[in-house]
Amino acid sequence: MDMQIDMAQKAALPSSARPCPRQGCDRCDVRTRAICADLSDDDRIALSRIGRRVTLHAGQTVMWEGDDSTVVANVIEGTLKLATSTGDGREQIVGVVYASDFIGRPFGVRTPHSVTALTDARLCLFPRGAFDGFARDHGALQHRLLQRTLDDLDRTRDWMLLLGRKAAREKVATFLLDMGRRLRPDRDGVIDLPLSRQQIADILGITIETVSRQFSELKRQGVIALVGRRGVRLVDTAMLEDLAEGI
Amino acid sequence: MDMQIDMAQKAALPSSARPCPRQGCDRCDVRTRAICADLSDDDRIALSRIGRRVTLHAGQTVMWEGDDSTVVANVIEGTLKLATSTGDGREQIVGVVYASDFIGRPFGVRTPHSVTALTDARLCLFPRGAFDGFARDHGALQHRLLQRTLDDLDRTRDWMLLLGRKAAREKVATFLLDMGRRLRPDRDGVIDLPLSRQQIADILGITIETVSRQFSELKRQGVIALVGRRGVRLVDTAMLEDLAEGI
DNA sequence: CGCTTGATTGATGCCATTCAACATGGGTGG
DNA sequence: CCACCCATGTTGAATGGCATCAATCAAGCG
Repeated sequence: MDMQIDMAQKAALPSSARPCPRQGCDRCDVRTRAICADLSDDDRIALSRIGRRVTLHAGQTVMWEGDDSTVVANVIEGTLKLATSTGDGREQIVGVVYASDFIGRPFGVRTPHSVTALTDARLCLFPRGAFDGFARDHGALQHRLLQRTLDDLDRTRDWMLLLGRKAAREKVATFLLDMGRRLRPDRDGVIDLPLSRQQIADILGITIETVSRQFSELKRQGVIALVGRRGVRLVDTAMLEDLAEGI
Repeated sequence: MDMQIDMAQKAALPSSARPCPRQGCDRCDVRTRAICADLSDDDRIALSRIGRRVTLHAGQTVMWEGDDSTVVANVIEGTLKLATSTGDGREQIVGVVYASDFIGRPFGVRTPHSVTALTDARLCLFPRGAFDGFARDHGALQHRLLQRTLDDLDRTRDWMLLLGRKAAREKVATFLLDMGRRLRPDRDGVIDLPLSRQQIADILGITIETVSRQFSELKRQGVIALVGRRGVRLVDTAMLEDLAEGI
């Protein structure tokens, strides 16, 4: 139930941090999808002056649940998890973010959940106060942020149905289909999961053993194939869809 | 598992709908807390021209999951639930909204979840297209909406921890404390729950029988007292806090 | 190689669900 | 007003799914 807490280290504004170079945004991989997409060139340059690039290693935690909200960021590359925990160490992953997603809590004093890198990652990091001020003055940015937050809320509420009402088999099937949609398989049709069994368990609200058993059972039925520790091939997606709905 | 579907009727833009009277906002109970709070008097009048008042009876459904998003609204009075369901009829309540809250999906084509009145309710209803247009032109409104959506997202994610990781006892204790904070007790300290056992079960992701058993057990321990069907008195909140954390 | 970490598999027990019977109480009509 | 009814809530007993505890297996690595 405990999550590699030993591995997690405070991302102490690492030495890899450097001011976002002025025309850096021109080459930014996510500039057309991130919340800064609708800004004019001048405004984007102004925003980039506030931020700086930060590199994270897998396992590093950028923000801690309950801490003061001091920074927000765009994810340029990599995958991160958002999580909350009970006092006695049970963890629930409340979101997984990918390139072009936005993290942190703007317009608020407290960080509501921890943010931890699942893979190595690169962020475009902003001090919250400066970002808030900029956002207030730029409707386009605020509108993008609103759109994204509304989408996040919809997805999060959908996930509540899974957590509250679905059985382990349905949870795992739903998860696999979700990953299949999000991650492109290689030429053999194998998806490389960015998550350990423990992390999958923490997303689905079950234990690591149950995840493993469900995987094995699905493999035995020929619905999926397991390739190494993190590889999965979805052999019978139609069957998987049925299982996800509890049929 | 089925939710009074017989009772639910389409709120067919009922005859009680009437244009929001021009200076109606001046007397509106929620004008200082709803998203229109920061608008100038002129802007608020302009917004009120778009909207109209609607009265709902308990059990009526205003929006259906998956339908086109055609309207949004402020809640003026009453309590409503947001819910999603699986194909086979299992329901999960994903949010409960109160006076001054905002409902519906602005800036999107699909309504992600159904909205149903738990008590009689009054809404200030806007056609989505007109509302979206107004919001785009009024940063203050959009900012308020963003703030509210961010808060909703925080609360929703917190609730995921309960759904995914808490045991039935902890869920019920957490729920009771939450209601205690939100609803003012009468002079005897009794809270009148706006929810049936089935609805409580649908919020917590458990069955109606489990809710009932947990209530009875808490009553037997002297932590709460039950008054009629919907009355609860929180006798020992400290104990309840411990139980909510799994101690 | 041993050691560590992550994943799988097995055995057991418990808690929540399920199925079922029963209680309560609010509302209605005779 | 009371008897009746139906929806809602409570309680009981049995089942089973998932968690827990624990052992084994499989990789990666110094």
